[in-house]
Amino acid sequence: MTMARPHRGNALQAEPSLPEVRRQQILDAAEQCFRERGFHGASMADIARTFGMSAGHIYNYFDSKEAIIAGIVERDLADFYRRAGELRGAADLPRAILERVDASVADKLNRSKSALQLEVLAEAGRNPRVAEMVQSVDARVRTVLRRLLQDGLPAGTATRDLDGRIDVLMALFDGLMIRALRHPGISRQQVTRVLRSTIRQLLQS
Amino acid sequence: MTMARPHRGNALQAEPSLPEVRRQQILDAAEQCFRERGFHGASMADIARTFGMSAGHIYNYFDSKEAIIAGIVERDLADFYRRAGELRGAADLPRAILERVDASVADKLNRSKSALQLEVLAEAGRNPRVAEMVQSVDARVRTVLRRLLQDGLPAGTATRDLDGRIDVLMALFDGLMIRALRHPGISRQQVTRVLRSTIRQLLQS
Amino acid sequence: MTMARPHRGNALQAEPSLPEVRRQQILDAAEQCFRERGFHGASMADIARTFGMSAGHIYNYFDSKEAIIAGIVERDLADFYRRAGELRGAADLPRAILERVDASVADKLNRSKSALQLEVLAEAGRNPRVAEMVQSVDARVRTVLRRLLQDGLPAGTATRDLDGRIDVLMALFDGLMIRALRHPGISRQQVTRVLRSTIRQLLQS
Amino acid sequence: MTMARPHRGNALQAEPSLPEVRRQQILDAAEQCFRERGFHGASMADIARTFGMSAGHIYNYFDSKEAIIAGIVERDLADFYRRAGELRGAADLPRAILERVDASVADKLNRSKSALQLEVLAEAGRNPRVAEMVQSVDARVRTVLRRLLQDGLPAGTATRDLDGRIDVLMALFDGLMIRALRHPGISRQQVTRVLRSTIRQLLQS
DNA sequence: AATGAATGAGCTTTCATTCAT
DNA sequence: TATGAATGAAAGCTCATTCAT
Repeated sequence: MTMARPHRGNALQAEPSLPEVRRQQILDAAEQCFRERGFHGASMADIARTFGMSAGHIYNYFDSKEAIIAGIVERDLADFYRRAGELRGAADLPRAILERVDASVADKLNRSKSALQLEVLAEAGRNPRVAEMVQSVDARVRTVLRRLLQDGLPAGTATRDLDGRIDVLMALFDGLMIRALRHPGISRQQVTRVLRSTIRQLLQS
Repeated sequence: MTMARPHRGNALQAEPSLPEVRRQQILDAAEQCFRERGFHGASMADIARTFGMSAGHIYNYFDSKEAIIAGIVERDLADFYRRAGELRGAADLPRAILERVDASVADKLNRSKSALQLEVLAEAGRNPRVAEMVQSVDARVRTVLRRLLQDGLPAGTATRDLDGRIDVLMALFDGLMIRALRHPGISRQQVTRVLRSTIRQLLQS
Repeated sequence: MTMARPHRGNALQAEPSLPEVRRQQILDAAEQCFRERGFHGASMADIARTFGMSAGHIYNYFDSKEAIIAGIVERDLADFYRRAGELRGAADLPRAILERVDASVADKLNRSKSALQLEVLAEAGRNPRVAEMVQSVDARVRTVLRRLLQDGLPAGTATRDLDGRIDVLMALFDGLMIRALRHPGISRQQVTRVLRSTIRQLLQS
Repeated sequence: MTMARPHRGNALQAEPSLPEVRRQQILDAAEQCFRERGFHGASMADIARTFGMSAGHIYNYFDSKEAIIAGIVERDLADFYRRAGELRGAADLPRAILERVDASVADKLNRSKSALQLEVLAEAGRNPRVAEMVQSVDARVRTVLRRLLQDGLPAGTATRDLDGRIDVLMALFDGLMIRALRHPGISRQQVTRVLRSTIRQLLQS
C-alpha cells in the first residue's frame, strides 16, 4: 500500500488530500453495505455503487476487501478515544459515567450498528489478522479505562479485581449489542435503570 | 458403512434411526466448519467432506444451508432447557444460580463456541429468517427464566424491573462471549468473582 | 430390456402381467409430469412420487429417462391407429372427416396435451433417436391416410399432389397445437368453421 | 479483441456500441446452442464457449438464461415486422401474399430454425414468463395481419370469421415447422402448390 | 419386487480481482 | 484518476443413476 500521505501540510487542519477523501468515502460506503448485507453479502460492486465509483477503482485505495474491514476497525478506535477523553478529568468520575449510561445503552441497542460489530467479531473469530486488530484495539481501550478508574475513583474503592471489573463492565455493554439482536423488543428504560444500579455497585463496592 | 445395526429389543433408549444419526452428523460437521470458516466461508462440500459424505446427500436431510443453522440453533435451545431444568425446584434458587456461575463463565469464555454463536448472530443481523429463529429461541429462554425467578426468589425481592434484570443478566453472559474474542487473556477467576457479586445484587436488591 | 412378455396367455384379453401394469403406470405418471413440467423439468423422483413408487425402482422397467419418452411416443401411435380405423369403410369419407373436425380441433387446442407433444418434438429436434421414432410414427400415419383417401374419395378428385395435400392437412392440425400455446384466447368455433371449409376444398378441389 | 473502433462521424447507420455487439453475439450463440441441445441442454458455459467469452460475463448483458430467450423472441418479432412492412401498401394484397408463399414455406421447412422455435414453444408450455412473451408477440403479429387484411382485401371478401381465418393461416405456417420435423422428406414443391390454393381460398371465399 | 441411501457430475449464478484504455 | 470489460473460481443446489439390502 504505497499511499502518499497528505502532503501540502498546510497550517491547522490540513484539508484532506483527494486520496484520503476517497479512502473515507469507501469506508463510509462499506460500513453502510456491511451493515445492511454483511461482510460476505456485500459485493465490491455494491460498495462502489453506493457512492458512484467503479468497483475496480476501489483497488487503488485498498488492497482487498479484507483491508477495508481493517480500516473500519481503526476508525472505531478513534471514536472511543474521543469519548474516553471526555471522561478524563471529570470531577466525579462515577457520576460522570452513570450520566452517560443512558446514551451508551441507546448506542448499543442500535441494531444496525450492532450488526456491523458482530460482523467484525465473527470475522475475527476465524481470521487471525482481523482478530489481531480487534484485540489490539480492545487492549488500548482497557488501558484507558484502567487509568481512568485508578485515577478517578475515590481512594480505596474498587481496586480489588480491577481488571475483572473492567471486563465485566465491558461485557455488559458488549452484551447489550447481542441483546439488541436477540430481543428486539427490549425495554431501554428498564435496562437503563437496572444497568445504572449494577454499574454503581460495580464501581463502588 | 460398518454401522452397528440397532439390535432391536434394546428397550429403553432406542438407538436413533439412521436418518437421525445422519442429521446429527451433519450438524456436528457444520458446527465445526462454521466455527472455523464462518457461515459463508464454509461450503456444503466442506461440511460434507468433514465426515465423508457427498455434498448432494446433505440435501436429503436438510433443505438448505440455512436449515442447518436452524438445526444448530434448535440444538442449543434443547441444551438450555436441560440446564434450566436443573435449577427448577432448587431449594435456594439464588444460591443454585451462583453455584453455576463458574461453569457458565467457563462455557462462555470458550472461544470456539463463542465464535460459532457470533457467527449465527451476525447472520441474524442480515438474514431475516435466521433473525426470526434466534429471536424466537431467546423469547422461550426468557419465558423460562422469568418463571424460574418469579417462583424461586424469596418473596418480595427483585420483582421491580424483572424483565430488565433478566435482560441485563443475559447481557452479562452474552457479553462474555464477546470478551472472549476481544480479550483472550481475560482472567476467568477475577471475572467469576466479580460476576458473582454482580449477579447477587441483580437478583436480590 | 429383458422384459418377460405376459405369459399365461389366457383366452381373449390376457390380463396384463404386473410388469406390464407397472410400465403403464410409469408412462401415465411420466406423461402427467412431462406435461406439467417438461421433459427436463420433471425429475425421476417426481415421476416416481406421482404414483408412489421409489425412483430407483423405475430403472427395473425403463433403462433411462429417455426410454420413457420412447414409450410415450409408441402409445400415441396406437391411439392414432384406433381413430383411423373408425374412418376406414365410411360410406362418405369426406363427410365422415368433416364430422370429426370439431372433435379434432378441440383435441388439438387442449393446451396441456399440446405442450407434451411440443416437448417431444423439441426433443426430436436434437435427439436423433427420438427424431427417428417421431418420423417413423409419422410415416405410418401418412401411409394410413393416403390409403384411406385413395380408396375413399370419389373417383377423380384430389389425386393430384396427394402427398402435398396430406402434409398440408396434417400441418393444419399440427399447427393448431402451436396456436393453442401462442393464442390461448383463440375462438374454437370460428376456427372450426374456417377449417371445415378449408378441408373441404383440400379434399375436393 | 481486434474490433474496428467506430470511426465516429459515420453519420447514418451508426456502428453499434460494444455492448450492443455483445448482446447480438450472445443471442447468436444462444440460438445455435439451443438449436443443437435445447434450452435446458445448453449450458451458459456452452453458449459462452461458442464465441469465446467467459460464462460469467454473459451476466453483464443478460440477467438470466431466461432473459436470453426473451431476447431471441424479440428479435423474431422484429423480423416479422420487417416482412409485414413489405406487404403494406401492396397494390394487390392477395397476389403479394401468394407470391411470398414459396419463400415462407422454405423458411418454415428449415429444420434447424424450426427446432429452435419448437424449443421456445415447449418452454412456453411450462414456464409462464416465457408463455407470456410468446403470447404477447403473437398478439402483436395478429394485430398487424388483421389490419393488413382489413385494408388490403377487395371490399367485401373474407370479413366473416376474420380472426378465425388469421388463426388458420398462421396454423398452416406454424404447422409446417412441425411437418419439417416429423416428415423430413416432405416435398416443398407440392406443399407450396397446395398451400397456394388453400390460402387463395382462405382469403377470397 | 422394492426401497432409499448415496454419489458425482453438472447446472446457473455471483464475485473478487485484473487490466487495457 | 477512473472506467468497465473480462475472467475464473467458486458456491449452492438438483438429479439421473447405482446398488446393498
